Amino acid sequence: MWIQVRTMDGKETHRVDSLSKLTKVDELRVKIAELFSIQNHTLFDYNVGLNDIVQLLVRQAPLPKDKEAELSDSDSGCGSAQSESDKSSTHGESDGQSAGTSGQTDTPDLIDPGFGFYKINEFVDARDLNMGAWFEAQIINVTKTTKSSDEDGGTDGEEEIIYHVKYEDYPENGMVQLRGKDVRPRARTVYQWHQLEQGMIVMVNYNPDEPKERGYWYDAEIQRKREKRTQREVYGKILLGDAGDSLNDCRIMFVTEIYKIEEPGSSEGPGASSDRSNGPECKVCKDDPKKNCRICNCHVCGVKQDPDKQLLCDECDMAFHTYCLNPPLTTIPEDEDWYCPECRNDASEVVLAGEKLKESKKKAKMASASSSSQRDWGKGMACVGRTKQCTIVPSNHYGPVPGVPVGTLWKFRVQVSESGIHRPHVAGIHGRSNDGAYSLVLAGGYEDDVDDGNEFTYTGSGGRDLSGNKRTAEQSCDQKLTNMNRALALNCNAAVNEKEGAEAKDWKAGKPVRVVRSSKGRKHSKFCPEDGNRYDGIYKVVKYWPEKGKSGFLVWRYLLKRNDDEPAPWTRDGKERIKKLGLSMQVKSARFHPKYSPAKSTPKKMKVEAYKLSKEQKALIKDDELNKKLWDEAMASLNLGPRFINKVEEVFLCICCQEVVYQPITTECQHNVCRECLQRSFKAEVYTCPACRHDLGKNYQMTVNKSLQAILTQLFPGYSSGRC
DNA sequence: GGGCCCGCAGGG
DNA sequence: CCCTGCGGGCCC
Repeated sequence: MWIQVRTMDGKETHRVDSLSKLTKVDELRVKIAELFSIQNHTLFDYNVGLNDIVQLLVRQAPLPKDKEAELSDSDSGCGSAQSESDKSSTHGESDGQSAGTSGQTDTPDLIDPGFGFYKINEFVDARDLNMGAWFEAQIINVTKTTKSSDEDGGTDGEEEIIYHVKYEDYPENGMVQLRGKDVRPRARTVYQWHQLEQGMIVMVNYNPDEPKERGYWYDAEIQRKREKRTQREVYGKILLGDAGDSLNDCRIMFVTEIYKIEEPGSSEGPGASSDRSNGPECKVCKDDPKKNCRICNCHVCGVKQDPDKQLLCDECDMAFHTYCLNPPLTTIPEDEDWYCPECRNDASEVVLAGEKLKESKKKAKMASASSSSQRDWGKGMACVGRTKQCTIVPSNHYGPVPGVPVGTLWKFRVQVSESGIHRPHVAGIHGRSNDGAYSLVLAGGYEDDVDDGNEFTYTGSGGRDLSGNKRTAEQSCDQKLTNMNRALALNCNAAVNEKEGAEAKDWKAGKPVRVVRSSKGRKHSKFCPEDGNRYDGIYKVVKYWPEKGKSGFLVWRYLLKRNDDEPAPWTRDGKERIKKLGLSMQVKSARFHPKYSPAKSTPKKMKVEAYKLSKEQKALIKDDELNKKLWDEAMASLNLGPRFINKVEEVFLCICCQEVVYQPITTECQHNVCRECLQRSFKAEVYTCPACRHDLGKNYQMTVNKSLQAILTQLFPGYSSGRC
C-alpha cells in the first residue's frame, strides 16, 4: 500500500511507499517529513479530505507498569512496589500475546534528585509549549537553574527547577527542558459523567482543526453539559496555555475520556502510562489483541497477522487477507480501487439504461464518490453545526419567540436556527404535515414570488431533482401538497384541499407563521435586507392554490399577509425600534470562527448617532455601584450607537454559560456570574470565582445584584425568559 | 459570477 | 432509518 502526498500549491508530490495498515501515524509523519524535509503538516496539507478514509490501526499502548505486572509473570524490575502475595496471585496468566508491552520489561528505577516534584524516570504529562497540548512524557533529568528577572517577574537569582523530559511518542524531539508548570503527574483518573460539572478544569481530547475528530489532549474548562435521549454532550473552553488563548464553546466529542488533572506531588510510584491517546479504536473487540476480530482484522478469518497481505475494501473499509479471498489472490491488485466480494457490483447488478438506480449505498450515490474533486469540503458556515439550541420555546411553537424582536438580523442561517426563529438549516419552510408551518424564509429561491412587504406570495418546495447530493435544482416535476407544502396549507383558516387549494374565511384566524427575509431575496424584493437574514414578524396564510410556474411544472403557491403588532423593519416605526433596541447584524457564530469575528465585520467606520440612555436607565446604572468600573467601560461605547448594546453584552457576559448574566452575583473580585452558574460550581465543590479563581470560600453568601439585574432587563427586554 | 455539492437539521 | 432542503464556501 502506498499513498501520494502533495503540497498545497501542487509543486511537490511524493509517493510514500511500504505502508501497511499497521503503519503508525508517527511513522507516516516521519516518512513525510523526510520526503518533504519539513514537519508538522496538517491533514489539510496531506489532502486528507472530509470523508476520506484514513485507516489507522492503533498500536497497543504500553500497559501501565503495575498492570503489566498483573498480567504477566515475567515481572522483573518493579518488585519493590509490589508485595510477594500480589505477584504470586497473578501467576498462570498466559504471556503469549503480550504484543503491546513493547519488549521493555524493566521498569526504570525512580531516582529522587532531592528536589522538585518529580523523580527521574517518572512518567508524567508534559505540555508542548507551541500548541498548548499535553503529551505523555518521561522525566529524564531534573536540574536547577537561576531564574532571570524577565521571566514571571521573579526575583533575580531565585532558583528554578527544570525538568528534562522526553515525549514518549515523539522521540525525534529529543530532550526538552520544561518548567514545573508545564509538567504534571500522568493523568490517570477518568471522570464519570455525573462527576462532570460546569466550571471544572479537566483534560480532554480535542481537535481544533477538525472538532469532530480525535485530537490532542488539552486542558479545558467545562462550560455546559447536556444529556439527550441518545447522546451526552459536553462543551468546554479549550485552554491553550501560555498565550492565554482559549477556544470557547467547543464540543468535547470524547466524553468518556475526560481526565482529572493531577496535582503536583500526587504521583505514586512511577506514574502510570495510560492508553488515553487513542482509546480503543475497535468498538467490537476493544482492541483486545487476544481476540480474533472480523471488524478490525481480516473480515474473513479475523486474524491480525500479515497486515501487508490485507486488502482494504474501498467501500466498506474491511480488511481481507489476499489468501482468505475466494478465489485467493496471489498478487496485490494494480487497480486503484478494490472492492470486497460483498461490495463488488457484479454484472447482474449493473443498472441498465432507464432502470431505476439501486439505492444500496448512500456513499456511492454521493457526487464526490465519482468525481476526483480535491475541494476542501466541510469548512465554513455552510457546513457548521449548531452550537446552541433555542430552548425558550419548543420546536413546534407558533408565533414569536420571546426575546427575539422583529428586526433581529443574523448573518447566517445557522444562527437563525440557533435563535429558534427558523430551525431548518437550509429548508425554506419549517413545519409538520399534520400540524402546520411555524416559520418560513423568503430568499428568492423561486422567481414567481412577489413581495410588497405587507403581503407576499410564496412557492412551496419539491418538484426538483436533488440527485447528486444537491440542495436545490431546476423545477423538473410537479409539486405535491405533501410535507412542508401541506404544513403551510394547514395554517390557512380553511379546510385543507389538496386539489384546488383554499382561501381563509377569516385570514387572521389562521395559524401564525414567523417570516424571515434573506438578503438573497433582494433581487426580487426591496423589502429584503441588504445583508443577512432578518426576522420580520408574524404573517398568516390568506390562501393557497396550485398553478403552473414559470418552469412549466405545477407548483403550490401561497399568499401571506402580515399580522403583527410589532412594526415592520422597513417602516419608520420599525427603524426607530431597531435603533432603540440596538439590533445589529449578529455575525458571531458560537463556533470559533476568526473569519467572522465581530471586530472585522464592520470594517467601515460609520458615524452613528450615540446611544441614548433614558433617565431611568441612567439611574439604574448609577445604582449598580458594585460594577461602576464595568459600567464606565461600557458607557465609553455609547458613541457606537446601537453597538453599545453589544458592548454591554460583552462586559456582562457570564463566563460559565456565555450569555448575559442572569440573577447576577457580583463577586468581591469584581466579576459577574449567574447565580445558577455559581451554585453549580459550588455544588461541584469548587468554591472559587469562575472568572479568576479567586477563593470565595465555602460559606460564601450569594447575593443577587438586583440593581444590575434591573438595568440588564431594561436593556435586554425578555432576555431572562427561559433562563430560570 | 455561476456551478458544484458538502454537513446539518428536521420531518416522516 | 431515509428523505428533503430558498446555505454557502470553494473552484473554475
